[in-house]
Amino acid sequence: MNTARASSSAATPPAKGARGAGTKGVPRARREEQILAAAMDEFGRHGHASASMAAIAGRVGVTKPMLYTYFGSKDGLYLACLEHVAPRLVTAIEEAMGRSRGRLTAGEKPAAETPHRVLSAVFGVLEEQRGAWFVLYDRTLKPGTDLHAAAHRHRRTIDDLAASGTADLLRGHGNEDPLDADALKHVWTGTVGALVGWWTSHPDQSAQDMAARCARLLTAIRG
Amino acid sequence: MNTARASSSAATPPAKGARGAGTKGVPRARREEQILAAAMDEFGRHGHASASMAAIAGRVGVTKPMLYTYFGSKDGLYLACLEHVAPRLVTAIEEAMGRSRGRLTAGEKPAAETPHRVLSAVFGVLEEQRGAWFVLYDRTLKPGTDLHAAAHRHRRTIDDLAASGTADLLRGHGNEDPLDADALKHVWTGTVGALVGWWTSHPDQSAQDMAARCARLLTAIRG
DNA sequence: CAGAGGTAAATTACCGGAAGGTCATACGTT
DNA sequence: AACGTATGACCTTCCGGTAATTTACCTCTG
Repeated sequence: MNTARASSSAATPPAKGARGAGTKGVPRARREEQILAAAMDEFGRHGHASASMAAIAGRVGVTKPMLYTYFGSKDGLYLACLEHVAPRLVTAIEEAMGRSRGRLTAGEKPAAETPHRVLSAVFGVLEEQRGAWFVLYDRTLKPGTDLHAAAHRHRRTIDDLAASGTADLLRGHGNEDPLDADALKHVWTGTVGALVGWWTSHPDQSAQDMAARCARLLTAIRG
Repeated sequence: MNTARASSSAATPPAKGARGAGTKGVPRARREEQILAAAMDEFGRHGHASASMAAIAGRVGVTKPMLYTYFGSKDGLYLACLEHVAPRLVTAIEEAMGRSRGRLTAGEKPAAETPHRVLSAVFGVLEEQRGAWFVLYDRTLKPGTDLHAAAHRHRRTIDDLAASGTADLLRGHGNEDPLDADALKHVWTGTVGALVGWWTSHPDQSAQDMAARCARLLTAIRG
């Protein structure tokens, strides 16, 4: 460890007694992680527009220009958040759904435990970043902006997985209406969001707790 | 119609060629309705913080000071929105759930069609104000603010109704866990929000269309 | 091994624009 | 004349974004 001196303990916001300028450095890679984590939470809590760069910087214990030298702009930081969380969710969900198989063929019925497996996977990914879900699914992004398009692009793979699931479910009941499938997809992603939102306001709950809870809820709903 | 001259057709944003000052008056009550409608939509779409007073005013075809003379402040306008939509939703939902009966007694099982009836009621109320739901359920309100408290207060009756429904459902399956009931309540309100959100992006769908769709989806889920 | 210079990490101080909010004033009707 | 409807212009604050500068470490020379 060459940069030994940990003068700024990296999480203390003002580091008040600390040095004026240029206390010298936390290496870039580590700072970027810290900033991403803080940004994820702020963006997730308040939405893109309401989140403030200064607040994100302050939470890391750093000043605004740092964010700009590392991420270029507010949108750049938001985009970095998207690129960080989306692939992890995609991977986890694909694995939970058994990505080898494509859409179900005629007689095949969708596995009843798939929703629960997907939820467990999502909780696992979001355990330390519960706000991240709402970065991907930020209802307040203005349509027509680059960010809106980017968020949709990153959502897309996840939405497609959800769509295949809901389409299979509906087909199993003889319902081929594409609008129904789209609406149910929306309901599903909304449900995941609702669960993550509830989780956010119950910080003591672990991912396993949530998974177990969802198992109980699913049986009650289907019962 | 005494105010005949429709120089500002109420929906044209700038009314560019229009008159200088005092083009004459739409009576206060009617203006307040227009403003409330516009505010509901803007707040619902963008969230409280991101919505702009100027945009709301522009949509009505009026300038900012009008909003302030009629509603005092941005928060005042938001509050007026809450007070406008919350009671209507409460009334409709109470009726749909059969407000006469309290919680279910031991042997009684919750009516299977209740969710569908509630959804139909909600769609009916929101038909012309689809964004209104997200005024009540704005995730981006900062905790600790007056608005956050007010929104929760207005939500409360609705949430309590939802809670009684979910608690009954879970009790019917031998589940008495209060956290489970709370989480399921959250999931239910989240689901309603997801459906309203989908509806918002499919303006051609009527409330009846939505109700019918939900009936199909419910059978598929429970099947 | 000292110092010169390069470079990465970080800050202070500032700019321009957008948005909440206010004031004095202008119309039209009664 | 008086009142209700409405506006243009302005103030202040907050926030995204930038420029100039400072501090600390590393390395390359003599």
